[in-house]
Amino acid sequence: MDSTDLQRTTAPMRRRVTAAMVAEHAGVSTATVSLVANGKTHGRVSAANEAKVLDSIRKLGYVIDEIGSSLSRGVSSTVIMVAPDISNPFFAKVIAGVRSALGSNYQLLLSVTDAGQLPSAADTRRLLGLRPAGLLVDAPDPSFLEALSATGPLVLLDAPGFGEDVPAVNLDVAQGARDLAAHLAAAGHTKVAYLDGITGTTTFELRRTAFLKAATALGMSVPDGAEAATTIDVGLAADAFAEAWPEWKKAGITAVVCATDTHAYGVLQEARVAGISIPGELAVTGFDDLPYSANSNPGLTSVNLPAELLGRRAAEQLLKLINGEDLETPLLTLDSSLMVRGSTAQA
Amino acid sequence: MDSTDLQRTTAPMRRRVTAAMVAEHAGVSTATVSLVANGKTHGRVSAANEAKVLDSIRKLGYVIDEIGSSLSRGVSSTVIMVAPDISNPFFAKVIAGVRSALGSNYQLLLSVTDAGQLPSAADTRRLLGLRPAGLLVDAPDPSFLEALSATGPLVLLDAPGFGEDVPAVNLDVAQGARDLAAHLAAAGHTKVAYLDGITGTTTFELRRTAFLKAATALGMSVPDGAEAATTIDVGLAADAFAEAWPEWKKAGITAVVCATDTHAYGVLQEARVAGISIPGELAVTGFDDLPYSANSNPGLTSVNLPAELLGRRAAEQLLKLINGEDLETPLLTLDSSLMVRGSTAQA
DNA sequence: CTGAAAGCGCTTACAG
DNA sequence: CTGAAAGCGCTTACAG
Repeated sequence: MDSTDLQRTTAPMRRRVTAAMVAEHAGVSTATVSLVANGKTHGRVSAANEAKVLDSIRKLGYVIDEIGSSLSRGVSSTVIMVAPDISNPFFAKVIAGVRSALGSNYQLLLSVTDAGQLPSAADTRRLLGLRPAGLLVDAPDPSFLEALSATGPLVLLDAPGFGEDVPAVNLDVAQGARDLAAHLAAAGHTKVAYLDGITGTTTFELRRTAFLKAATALGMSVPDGAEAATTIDVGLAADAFAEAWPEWKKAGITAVVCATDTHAYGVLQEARVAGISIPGELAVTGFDDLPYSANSNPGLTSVNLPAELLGRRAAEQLLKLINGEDLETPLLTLDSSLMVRGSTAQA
Repeated sequence: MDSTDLQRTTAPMRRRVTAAMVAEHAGVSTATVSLVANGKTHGRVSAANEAKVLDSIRKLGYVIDEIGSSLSRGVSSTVIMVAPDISNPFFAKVIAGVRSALGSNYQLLLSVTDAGQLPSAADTRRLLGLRPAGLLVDAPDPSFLEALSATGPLVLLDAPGFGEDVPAVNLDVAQGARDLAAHLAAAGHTKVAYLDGITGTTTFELRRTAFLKAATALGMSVPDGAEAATTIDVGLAADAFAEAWPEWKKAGITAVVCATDTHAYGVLQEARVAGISIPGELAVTGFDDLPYSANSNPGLTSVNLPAELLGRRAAEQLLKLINGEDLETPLLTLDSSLMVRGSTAQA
């Protein structure tokens, strides 16, 4: 409703409104302006002065300068999130969760590396030069973490195996992997292939390990040579599958478990091209349960991971740390579940 | 290779290394440290002093403090990108392009609103409080733009109809829309429905207008009541289509043109549920050509928009503005093209 | 309750 | 080529 006001107050060539200008306008000191602007008036600013300052702030269109404020306070109000691959829709959901929990008091700065890459030491230093209020690191690399040690509030996401040292929100990928193995075993599969991701993040290792363990326990096996790995890319996954399939077929493979839905899309695509019947000749599964998995043909059986919740919980934990609170539960684990669809329907 | 070094220099409890500390270590003034750290030594710092400072910087692990630097320079090295919906894979690609052009000299701060929402005036002010080096605004709203007026380097993305006032990189959506209309006309369609997006961004208006115009010219029509609109969401699009289809069918509709691929996924999904044969009974098309459109079943005919390039070009233009250069071509337009797939195959 | 003043870390005329 | 000093805009003890 005040959009026309705003347009006027931010007319071209207008100089930035500073606390000093507000102070002069209100007839008080900049200290008082700061107190009022930050809502720290209780017992420190008279009601009369508060009203005057509030009025001046509105009239002049004053906004606290983040830079000056940050320098003075020693930290910025920026939360930096380090994520390995923003093009993965899974991360988009994680980020949405982070944003919703962070609200408008903190700015979210996304530090994204290229697919499959880890942030360099130089990148890290530069990030810390921004004096973030807190750090969120998704699917971290251990060496990267050491470089960040003791720099302030830090919460990891999807970082299994980092012990109790650092607060983290993890996904119980293992449960979903076990359900997946049980589902495939029940459908009569005995030889399965595994198409892995290769960002080198622990989550892929965990998915693979948990599945292989459960599969073995259920009498299934991944024969020698029935493993492949690509970055998270439909096309590359399709290529890898195309190359491997003749041999896999010979080895009696009847199911391909993919580390991500994106990999699985590649397999589905190539299978269609190659005339491989899904799920009749080959069952295909993924992890992540991306939105499109319900819409592929056939629908993709996938381990659902609660991406949005992951982001939300991590940001909530971080907010507590920033506020100096202790975390009752520094290590959170969120459930995963298996979504069964047409790509593994019983024959 | 220096990761172990880094770990040591960032050991717990270590105080931040300041330019003053470097100056003392090197036996020079902070002015000299600043010059060296910023690579502005030519003709201003002796080779001997430069070497000494460089050595001290390395030994102490000094990094310029962004906050102090920004306050002093009056601007930060942050580029803020305002985008309406990060969960749309299209934007993920745009962002990737921006990042690749920006390099490591500028931090990319994503300001994302919730799906279908525009940034509020308060959001805008807060953004400007960060003193960005430049602003990238994707699919802007005119009123939002006015609030930003004259605040520094600014480049719009996908902002048709803003005239010559502001530098922008646009997509020639109209060309793709015309190709699409021609394709449908050639396949014999005469009555088509239009499923629109409702973020209120001009790009959707343009897609719709361009298509309708070309369709009309080719003898096709969109009957009364054969238009619907939802936010960019598979489920909502599916619902809207489910509700509208009985009537559309009665009206003789044989094709649904969707404003985004995401909308089209919803139509495909609902069509499968409802047993509508695609493309036999109904042809379906989208805009964006998302990665999954090649993999849906049937494959989705879609107008390809060069998302990554859009981001890259916009960031390149912004960089020029930041460096005080003039833009030879303040208005860039990138080509679109039609990708024909199974969802519109000839009957 | 209030304001003068110091200080956050840097950059940049300015004088030498 | 070099350094002392002012200044960016804010916050926070501190003295009153």
